[in-house]
Amino acid sequence: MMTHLLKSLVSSHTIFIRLYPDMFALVDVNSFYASAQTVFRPDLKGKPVIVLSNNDGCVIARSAEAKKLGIKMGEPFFKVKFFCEQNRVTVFSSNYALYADMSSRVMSVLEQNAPSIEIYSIDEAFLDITGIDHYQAFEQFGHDVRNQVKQYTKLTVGVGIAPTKTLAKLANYAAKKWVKTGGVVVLNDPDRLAKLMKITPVDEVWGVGRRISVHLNELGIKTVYDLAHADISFIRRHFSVVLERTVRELNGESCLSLEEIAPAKKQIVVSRSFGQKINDYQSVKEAICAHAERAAEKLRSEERYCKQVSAFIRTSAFNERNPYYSNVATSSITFPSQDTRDIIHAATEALNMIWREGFQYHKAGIMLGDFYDSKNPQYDLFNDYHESKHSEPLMKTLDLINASGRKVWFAGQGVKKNWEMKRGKLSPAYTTKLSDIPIVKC
DNA sequence: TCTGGGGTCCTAGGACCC
DNA sequence: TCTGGGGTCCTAGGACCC
Repeated sequence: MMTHLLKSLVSSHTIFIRLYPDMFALVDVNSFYASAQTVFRPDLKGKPVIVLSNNDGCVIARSAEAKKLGIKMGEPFFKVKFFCEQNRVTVFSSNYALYADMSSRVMSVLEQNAPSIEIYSIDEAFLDITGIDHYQAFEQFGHDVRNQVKQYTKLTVGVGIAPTKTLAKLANYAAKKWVKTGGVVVLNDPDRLAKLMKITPVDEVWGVGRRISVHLNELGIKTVYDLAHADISFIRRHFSVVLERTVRELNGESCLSLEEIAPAKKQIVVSRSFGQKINDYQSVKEAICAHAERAAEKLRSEERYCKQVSAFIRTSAFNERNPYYSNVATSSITFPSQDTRDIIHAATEALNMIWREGFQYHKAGIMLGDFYDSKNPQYDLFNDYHESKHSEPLMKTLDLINASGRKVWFAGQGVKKNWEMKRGKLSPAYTTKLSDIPIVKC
């Protein structure tokens, strides 16, 4: 009773003296993948660096210097390869073991600085910092976090602070865009906010992508300011509730709350482009098996069981000389399972439904869906349930062995693996593989 | 020669039911 | 001369995010 009373007193008091009830900080790492590489290669500091997607396909991260050279995000690497050689750009294949580890180091620093955080992606997190200004100014808080992350990881972050998530994103954009902000922008002053909105194009807003921004531009809504002041029912009618929410958020009405606990996944996807075009069934089947294994592993780590397994295969959409084919099929498992053998079996069945000879395949993948909680799978009333007694311990052992660094795999994925992706410029796993740990010579 | 991978949410439309 | 309406569920497709 007492605490309840106290809370209501505090909150009514807070609302009375404050313009906004909530405060969010969005912290993200500048050029994350490229920066993670240069941390371990100090010789590359101040030089252009890019990181490529799987298969060395596209450019997915660029250091500030590489951006200055005009290399675009998402550009196919073969188009800029020559340019990179000419301009001494250092190129890395993506190294997810390294990024995941660096990410967890950054996140643990953030966790120590805020009462609750939502890890939004590998390189960014929302922090709930409501009321933190009782102790220190928001601006100062931002700089402290920035310095700490720098000290512990050598990575530079940008900090955007505002009363809604969408505005925090906008603040973060401003912190990145203008160097003189020192990497921290707080948007709790209406005049400053309006000024920023007027000079920022509408497509920089979180939730406004390519299509919607074209549509908005046609309607004369060009800046963030225009969108924030658009008629809300008009937006709802012509777009959707999603954009309506965005407009409300831009006006300081918090519609998106902090999701501290990641919601359970509804789908697990594992897919890869092949290192080269594939036209034989055996190789595609091997790839499907390997993806199924990986998906089953992910499923177990989520502690879930699934009943639906889909497989898809497709040829390249860019190649106009060869005929295009893309298809997907779903196969069901009778009882919810997390056993790799069941999932490989269903995946192969699905593949057989869509397999066509004579195409130059470019990519294959598998999707798991229809999840059940491992504790209470839905048994079928009219069938006997025969779970292999050995399934769980077997899978547990499998995962343990594979986590130890030694690898055990199912024969289905083959040995030759001519479908495997290209990673020609892979850096060492500096922080996660014993043999790759940097040695400092004194 | 060479163009990533993994997710979510919303909406419209069809099937079906009463 | 007349041909309902309301609801749910599912799926495909489109949009967005990093």
